[in-house]
Amino acid sequence: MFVRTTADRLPQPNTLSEFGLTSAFNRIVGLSEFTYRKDTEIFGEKEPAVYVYQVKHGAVRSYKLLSDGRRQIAAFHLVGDIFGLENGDEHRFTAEAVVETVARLVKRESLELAARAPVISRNLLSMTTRNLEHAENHMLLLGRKTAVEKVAAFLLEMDCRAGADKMSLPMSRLDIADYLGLTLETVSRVLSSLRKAGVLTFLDHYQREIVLNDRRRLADFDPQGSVQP
Amino acid sequence: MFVRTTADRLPQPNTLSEFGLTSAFNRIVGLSEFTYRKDTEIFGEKEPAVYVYQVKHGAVRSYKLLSDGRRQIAAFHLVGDIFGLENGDEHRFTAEAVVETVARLVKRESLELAARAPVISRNLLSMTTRNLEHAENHMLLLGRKTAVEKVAAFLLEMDCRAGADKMSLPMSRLDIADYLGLTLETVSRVLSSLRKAGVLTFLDHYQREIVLNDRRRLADFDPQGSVQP
DNA sequence: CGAAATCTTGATTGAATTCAATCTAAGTGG
DNA sequence: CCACTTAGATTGAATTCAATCAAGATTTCG
Repeated sequence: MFVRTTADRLPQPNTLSEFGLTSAFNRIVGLSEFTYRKDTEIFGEKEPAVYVYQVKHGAVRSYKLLSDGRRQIAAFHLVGDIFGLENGDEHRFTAEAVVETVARLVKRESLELAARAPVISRNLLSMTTRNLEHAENHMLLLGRKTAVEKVAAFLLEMDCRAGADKMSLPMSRLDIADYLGLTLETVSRVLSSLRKAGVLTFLDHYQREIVLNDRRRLADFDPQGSVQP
Repeated sequence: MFVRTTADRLPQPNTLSEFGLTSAFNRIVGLSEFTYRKDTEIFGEKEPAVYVYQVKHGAVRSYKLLSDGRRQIAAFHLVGDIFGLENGDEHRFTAEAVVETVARLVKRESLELAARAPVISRNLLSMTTRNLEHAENHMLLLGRKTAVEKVAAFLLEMDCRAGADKMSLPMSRLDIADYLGLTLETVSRVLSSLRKAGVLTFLDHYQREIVLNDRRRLADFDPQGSVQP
């Protein structure tokens, strides 16, 4: 198997000044910062995991492929999110920039050294646990929710993470579809029907700027979990 | 919200002799052993996580429910498997005995004390990572595989874990369906077609004893992941 | 400008669900 | 022991939700 190394496609550091600001710290933990153009790979599945990443600007998708090209996006990483953190030696996903993206890089080995400190070690565990929780909820969505419920859940998730009134979806309909286990046509139809129902409003043509007019009604489309067995 | 405590439905300890064997160790880590009858709850979603469990005999299902009763089984726990391990205070799944099941119980707090040791701490992380990996692969299955591919993947997973030539599926068709995001009828149809195709043979009426005649051909039904993006 | 990219919308198809009937094995109780 | 019920599974027919196929619209880009 041919495995590209991450170094092969590391872009240029952003600015010297940015390095200058924190150069002392950088030398210790191996911190640096890089820009990835839209749709470029940050790391590939099965590649050795050399760095851990944090999104500074932009958005990233992590996905797995089947041999015939079917794709399942496991997560979108937005500003502030950490991704590419592995316990083993290999990345278990491919990560790509959804739009032009700036990421902080930290050498994995420096993190592993730091993990001797119980505080760091506990943080590593709780980060992994958060990823696990997300995956668990996503299994429920993928296995048991309808198209409308999936899209509603997606919008609420994004809205929740955006914080602001207006929410921008940096990813394409195809990305959304591959995240929700649908086709892009179905995603488009559901979004259209939600717009017609007055639940949301598109602000631009490619309709990646969205205003939720009625979170309450949207939430009605997404059946919450139940505690009673 | 009404939350039952685990203590409410703790069954009797199995035998005094079993306790006698390891009583010194038991007192330290709070180890004990219990039997759960078929289809009884071991712990419920959102309940405080007091114990961590290991299957000694039998099988367990972990699942989430939607408010209208749709169920997604996230994992089956077979002999040797550890389940109910939480980082936070609450269980994120309901766990039930698939068949009569004996489980070892360890107090969570004793585990947390032990986690001060780096070895234990690292084990905790790698256990969580294994769960995460399983969930990630299952997302791909749920979101992007067809019915035949799902059932094939399930059989291969069970076969791999069983080790032996003959494999016994302790869970019902409904359990399998809720694990794969299908209906029980679809699972039944696919299994029938695989039997007719000669890939497997049922040994009993309820067809939970299965022999895989042709792992190779079964694997052809399950498209493996691809590394190339 | 023409070409490519992205999205929407319509028509049709199809895979899996739903509904329904049947089968076998395993209780259950008189 | 045997009729009767129940549980689990299979199978067939009908239905449906989402996928597929196809066309067209708007924007972006070379």
